[in-house]
Amino acid sequence: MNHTPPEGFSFEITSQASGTHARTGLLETPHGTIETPHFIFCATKAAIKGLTMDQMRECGAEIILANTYHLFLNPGGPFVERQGGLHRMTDWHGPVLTDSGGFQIFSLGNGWVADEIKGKRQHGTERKLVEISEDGAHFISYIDGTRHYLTPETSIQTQIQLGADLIVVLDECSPYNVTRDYTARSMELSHRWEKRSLDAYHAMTNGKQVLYGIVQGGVYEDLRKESAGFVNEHPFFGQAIGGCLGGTREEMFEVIGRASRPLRKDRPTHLLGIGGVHDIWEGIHHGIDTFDCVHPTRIARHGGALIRPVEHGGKTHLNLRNACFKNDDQPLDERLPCKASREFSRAYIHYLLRAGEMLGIQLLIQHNVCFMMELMRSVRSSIRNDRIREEQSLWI
RNA sequence: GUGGCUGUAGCUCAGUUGGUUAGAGCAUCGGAUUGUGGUUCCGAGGGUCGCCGGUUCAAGUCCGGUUAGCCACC
Repeated sequence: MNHTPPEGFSFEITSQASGTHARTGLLETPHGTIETPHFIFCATKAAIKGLTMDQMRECGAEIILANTYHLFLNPGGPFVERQGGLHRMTDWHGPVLTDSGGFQIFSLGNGWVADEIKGKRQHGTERKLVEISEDGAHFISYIDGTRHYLTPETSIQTQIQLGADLIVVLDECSPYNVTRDYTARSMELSHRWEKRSLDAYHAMTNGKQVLYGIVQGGVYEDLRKESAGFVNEHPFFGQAIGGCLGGTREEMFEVIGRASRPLRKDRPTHLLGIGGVHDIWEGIHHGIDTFDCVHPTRIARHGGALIRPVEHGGKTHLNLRNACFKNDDQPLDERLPCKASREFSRAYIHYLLRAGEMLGIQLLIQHNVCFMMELMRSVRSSIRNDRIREEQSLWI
């Protein structure tokens, strides 16, 4: 089924590399057009941790992501709506994607985050924070213990209240250590939820956003094919690869292949939650147009500066807290355009981190944002010039 | 001079009526982090228990001496 997007939205493929599915494109939204492949930075709670949106723009960021689950709990969709929507509230006037909250159903329901709570609050509080039924997911708020209910309809409603340009269906993400049967049932539930998400979208949208479907099916080739078929046949603007991607990087690449191969090629394809340098060079071959990941900003908060692995024996980042940087007067990377990368010594950043000064983390976040944008520029030009291998060898 | 208190990891301290290989936090060194719960999680190194002697099968722990610091009194 084809989908005529509202005014201001389009996706156009502008070049195609040979012998691979890698392509460049233009993803148009009413808040701006981004060149793809592109990386989306995570402003989960409607803020990039540590930076203003002006600083994000200075570092070259063009699109950000916010999370429905977190904003649903606090401060709530109606609050953001009263603030004039995410764009006005955050002073980010470029494109915004919101994730649906599906991953939180997975992570909160499987003790991934619950373990952290356990660690923080001693023991005895290991109750499940999420219970899933056909209709939706019951949550116990991690913030204050109050009960909440998220359904495909309330997720879409919330995303429309938030005012994102690109919104995503609510899905259920199955864990790794489950049977094929479990994964199949979970996928079928996701498909029913996706249909309800589409209905809710058509009933509620004000024409200011477009909807992405999600491919589920875990690591199983036949389920991925079935799920891709489902997404292909429904009138989504874009499509995202979600669900369990396996246990190792090698398996993840295989699963991305299984999920992307049967997908139609005329829609923008997003890979949810993945964003390492190796992953991006691999992902583009499968026709991935957009990536999002907390890694660049999270690793910065722990003292990590992204680097080109090929120049550092395969390491993907430097831990600036390490003692070897105490007297290292080099900048992080002189080739990058931002001041954080070229005007401050590693020794100074090392000192700031050790001294507990938040500027150290802020500089690292800026550097990592610049680094990712430089990487994506390199990726795009390599596809356009049809010399991916050569360009890739400068990175990994 | 007399009396009291204290002395255990780089720092601040736990250590039961004597009982395995003396612990913690911080600090140090390193690792992790992929649809974000914001100084997180994991691991490692590091001690002649001030010093000497005694009692005991066994002493960080009990006894004597000694030394250093602090406090009080003469």
